[in-house]
Amino acid sequence: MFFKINTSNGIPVYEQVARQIMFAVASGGLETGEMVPSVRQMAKDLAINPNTVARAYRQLQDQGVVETVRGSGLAVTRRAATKCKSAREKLIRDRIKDVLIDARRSQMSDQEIKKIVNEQLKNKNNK
Amino acid sequence: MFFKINTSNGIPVYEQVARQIMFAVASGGLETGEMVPSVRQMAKDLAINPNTVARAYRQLQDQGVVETVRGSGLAVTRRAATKCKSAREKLIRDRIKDVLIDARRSQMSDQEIKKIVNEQLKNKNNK
Amino acid sequence: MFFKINTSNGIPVYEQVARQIMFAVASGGLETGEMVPSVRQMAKDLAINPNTVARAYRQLQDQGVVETVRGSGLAVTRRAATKCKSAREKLIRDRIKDVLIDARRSQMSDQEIKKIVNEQLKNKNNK
Amino acid sequence: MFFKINTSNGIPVYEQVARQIMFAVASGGLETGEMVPSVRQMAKDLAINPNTVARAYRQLQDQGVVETVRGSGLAVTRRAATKCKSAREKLIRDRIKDVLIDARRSQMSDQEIKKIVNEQLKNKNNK
DNA sequence: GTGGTCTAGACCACG
DNA sequence: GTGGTCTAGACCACC
Repeated sequence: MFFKINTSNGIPVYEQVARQIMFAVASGGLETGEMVPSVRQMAKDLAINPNTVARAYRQLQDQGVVETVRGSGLAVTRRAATKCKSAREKLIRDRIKDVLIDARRSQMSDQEIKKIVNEQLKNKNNK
Repeated sequence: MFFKINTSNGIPVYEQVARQIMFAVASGGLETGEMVPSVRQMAKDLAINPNTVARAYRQLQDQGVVETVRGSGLAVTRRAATKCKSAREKLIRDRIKDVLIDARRSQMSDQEIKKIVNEQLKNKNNK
Repeated sequence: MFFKINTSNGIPVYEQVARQIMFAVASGGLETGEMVPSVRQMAKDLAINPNTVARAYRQLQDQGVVETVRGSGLAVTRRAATKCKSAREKLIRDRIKDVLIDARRSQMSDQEIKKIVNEQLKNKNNK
Repeated sequence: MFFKINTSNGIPVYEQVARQIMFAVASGGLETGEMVPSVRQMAKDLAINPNTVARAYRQLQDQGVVETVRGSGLAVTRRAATKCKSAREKLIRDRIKDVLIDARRSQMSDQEIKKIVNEQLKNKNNK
């Protein structure tokens, strides 16, 4: 798994960690029953504080994406894949919706909007 | 002018005030030379803290959207309309870019993305 | 409000704080729109770390019991009372259910069980 | 003996093992002098770590429920039956007490409490 | 003043 | 080794 943390985009680090786990589950990179990297390992890899990772994991646990296996770590739950896929799509869909609402509100035409979208889609370099 | 403040959507109140002023300028609701409502009046209308309004106005002043008119208040500058229009477009364009990057990063295909965009565009009810 | 923390009963402190807030809401001690004590104030009152209080409050926020009012604190939501009442009852009901199941499993008669319950109910001194 | 381990209900695995041995003794499933399954056998049966079984047995030994028989394993002591029965009852009684205290603390009336207890008692299906 | 985030380091129970 | 809890203290944005 390749995780990247951006400490200067306003999104809390723990949220980025949680999302990346969810996205990994959604896209099959992490399967049901598989263990997620340990708190300490993940903290080391990302060069962040273990508590921050723990917070992300706690959130995932609250959402039913992972569950503790006592003494051995956190495992992806059975219902995680479904949850993560829909969560991922909802996240993207809502943001698209919001920006389109604002675009309309500031009197951009649908044509202009589509043009911008297509421009950005062509930009394969968008990481 | 009809302004609405949402105190629980994460966007700072002062930012909401500033944006709504800018959008009003961009779409002709506020014209060059026109005075913006006084800090006190605006604070009263929106039932928010005058400091918050003052902060929004200060930001607009820094960006050259409004300027002080000695003894009477803040007026929309000559170059405001252009500024606001381009600011508005940049804001929209950047947000579209961001969400598309994230969509890609979460393994959505361009096709899926376009589908969502088109769905939302058809949704004329999006306020 | 009178809150008590028991640091040696195994229940996490943050959980105790969260429950006591919920119970206060459920029983009308905290009403819709009212602010809960600030993180720092609560931490001082209970002589615990502010982070621990913050964690309890975050949990309540996740559950929709309170919501942040930017810059001024946390307020009890509209739907909190209903939520808290049912959460409180479910919590008690589930625990009663669990213990009764175990009682039966260890071959106690219903009569014996009722006797114990009545004994404990008469014990008005049970704090 | 039919033991079941639930690794995700918060109760430590070793505690579950110990309790199930005690309940078996209390209800006659294991009689004085009888040998309990070996650590290895039990670990294999329950698919858990031998250390965990060893810990449960150690606890039972500390409580005088089982004792080592040189060269052959652990046997149920003479006083075990009495011990286990009273331990079982105390466990139940304490839990009932605790939940009733909490029920009162959350402002439930005695009437409400009794109603819930009676409901649960009628529920003969509670395993 | 408010909550939110993050770091650092300690201790615990569990396997 | 694992996660969970708690403390302590710092910094931030917001009102």
